[in-house]
Formats: sequence, C-alpha cells, structure tokens
Amino acid sequence: MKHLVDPDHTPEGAVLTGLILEVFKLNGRLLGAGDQLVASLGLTSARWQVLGAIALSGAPQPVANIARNMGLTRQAVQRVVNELEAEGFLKFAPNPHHQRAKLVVLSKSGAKTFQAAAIRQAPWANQLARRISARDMRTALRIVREIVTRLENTARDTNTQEVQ
Amino acid sequence: MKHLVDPDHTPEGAVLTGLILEVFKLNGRLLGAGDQLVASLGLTSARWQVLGAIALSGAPQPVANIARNMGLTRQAVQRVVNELEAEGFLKFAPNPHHQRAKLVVLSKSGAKTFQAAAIRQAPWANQLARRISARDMRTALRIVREIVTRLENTARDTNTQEVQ
DNA sequence: GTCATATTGACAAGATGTTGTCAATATGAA
DNA sequence: TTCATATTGACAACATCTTGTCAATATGAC
Repeated sequence: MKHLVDPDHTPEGAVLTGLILEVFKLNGRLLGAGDQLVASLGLTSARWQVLGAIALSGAPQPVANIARNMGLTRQAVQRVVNELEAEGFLKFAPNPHHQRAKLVVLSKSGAKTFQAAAIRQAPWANQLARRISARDMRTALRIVREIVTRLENTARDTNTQEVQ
Repeated sequence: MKHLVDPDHTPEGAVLTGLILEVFKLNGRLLGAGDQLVASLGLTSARWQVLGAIALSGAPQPVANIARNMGLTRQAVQRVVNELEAEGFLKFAPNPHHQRAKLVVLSKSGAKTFQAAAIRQAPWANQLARRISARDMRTALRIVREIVTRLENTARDTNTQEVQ
C-alpha cells in the first residue's frame, strides 16, 4: 500500500484536525454520561437538552426557533418535543403570531424534572472540571465557539449561493 | 413558573457546562461539513472516519480494536465496515491469532479514496483555522483530550464496579 | 487438558439525527 | 388586495449509534 503522506496542513490546520477527532469522541462520551445521569428521571441526553433549551430561553418559542438555537433540524427537535409532550413534560400554548407554530412551554412536571437534572449535573460537572485551569477551559470554550460560528457562516453562505 | 437558579457550579464547572453545550453543536456542524466535503467520493462523515482509523493505524486490526480506538461500539463500526467492504473500499484478511476476528484492510480503491478525502480536507481545515491562535487551539485540544480521558476513566470504573 | 471467563462478530430493537416532501400559514413586494 | 416566497409542522425514508442478546472462539487459572 502506498504510504499516506500528510497533505499540506498548516500548523493550525493540523491541530484543528486533531481537535475535530477529539470532539467526536467527547460528544459520544458526553451523551453516554448524560444518559446515565438523568436516566432515573425518565430523561435521556437528547430530551434533557431539549428541555434545557426550553427552560433557559427567556420566552416561550415554537419548535423551529428552539431547533435553530440548538443547531439541530426542526424535525429532530419536533420528534423529541412531541414525545416530551406525550409524557407530560411539556405543553403547547397558542401562538398569537402564528396559528400553526404553537409555543412550547414546560409543564410543572417538566420544570421540576429539569431542576432535578440540574441539581445532579452541577456536582458531576464540578468533579469533572476539578483541577483543570479555568483559564484554559475558557480558552477551549472560546475556540470551540469560534469554530462553530465559522462553520455556521460558511453553511449559510453555501445555502444562499444554492438558492440564487 | 418557579425561577430556575443556577445550582452550585464552581467557576470551572460552569465553564465546562458551557463547553459541553458548544461541543454538541460543533459535533453536528462538523458532521454536516464532512458529509459535504466527501459526498462526491461516495463517502459520509461516518465512513470517512472509519476509513481513516483503518488507514492511519499502523497494522491491520479487527473491528473491535478499531471501535475501541475510535470510542465507538463494535456494532456501530461493524455496520459501517460491512458497508465499506460491500462497496469495495475495504477487504477482510485472515487473522492468524483469531479465527472469527478477521483483519480489516484498505483495498486499493479505499486507499485512493481516503487519500482523495485527505487532499480535500487539508485546505478546508487550513481555511477554517485561519487566524486562530495555534497556541490557543493546542490548549483547546489538550482540554478536550483531558475531559475525554476523565470520562473514559469514570466509565471504566463504573463498569468494573457493576461487574464485581 | 479443562473449564470458567472474556472477546468477537452477528442480529435485532430502539434512540437520535438528517434529508426530502407536502400542505397550511405568514410575510412582503407590487 | 394579490401573489410569489418563506416558514412551519407533519410525515416518511434513511444514516448513525446504542443496548441487549447469542453463539463461536480465545484466554487464563487450575
């Protein structure tokens, strides 16, 4: 087999490539840990995240809005929202501005469950972050956020270009 | 609705929590970008990653080994490997040490395709990383790697505990 | 060598996400 | 107002990954 040569990465490009592979791993581990953390509350990582997006948004929003804020598709969020509504964690409220796009709000049970999840998450996160430099962690957050923003922008440009 | 109080995060725990949410977003964006990048090669992000794990591992390995290195389950990798084999990107070679666990190796077509993907990835990554501090990116990589390691260790401890 | 244990691939079910499509509904320009 | 366009939820198909289970195969203690 022909030897595979590293193809012309800049130093930054090479580090970014390594970071990407590690982010894939981290994503999987986080989902697993989250599932464990909230399983006994009747939640999963996906449900928890949707519940959180609703709980922490200032005002009630329709599904499409929630999806945009989370970086997921409407359909993915809609499926989870429908499940959560069927199980009493969420309710739909009429939207004065849009007949179809009903507003999603937490039920009492949903709010209580999310609060319970948050109470479990805090010591878990604190322990996981122990003795990691807060400064370095902020740097990591800033870098990841910057990459997300860049990817969102190029995706937007690509879509705009296709429409024209 | 009762006001939701931030539940006792240390500063590090709070930043880590923010980082986690951003990693979820980044994961999704990266998969999308990867799919676009290699679609015309007959690849997807998942296939590409499996192909890469095989291409970049020193010696041929069985599926379970590849899965461990990638942080995925055997079954997930097996499914993709079987597809890639059916389409001629991979071949199975006999394993002198294990009758069932055949070794997975790139076919000529698979090697060529992975090389083509790498050639597309480099300028994409270089562009995405442009004007981001290499030092900060290395910090981000180090932090993400540390968190992955910690999660792997606690997962291992949990499993060991269950068996006992 | 034997036997308990672990590993491996195969198979199935289910959770999570994407893409594509459709009709209903908003929106905004003419 | 009218009409082209965009947004939204619904539905379906499919990709990806997990968990659980099983039989075949290794492995290691005795």
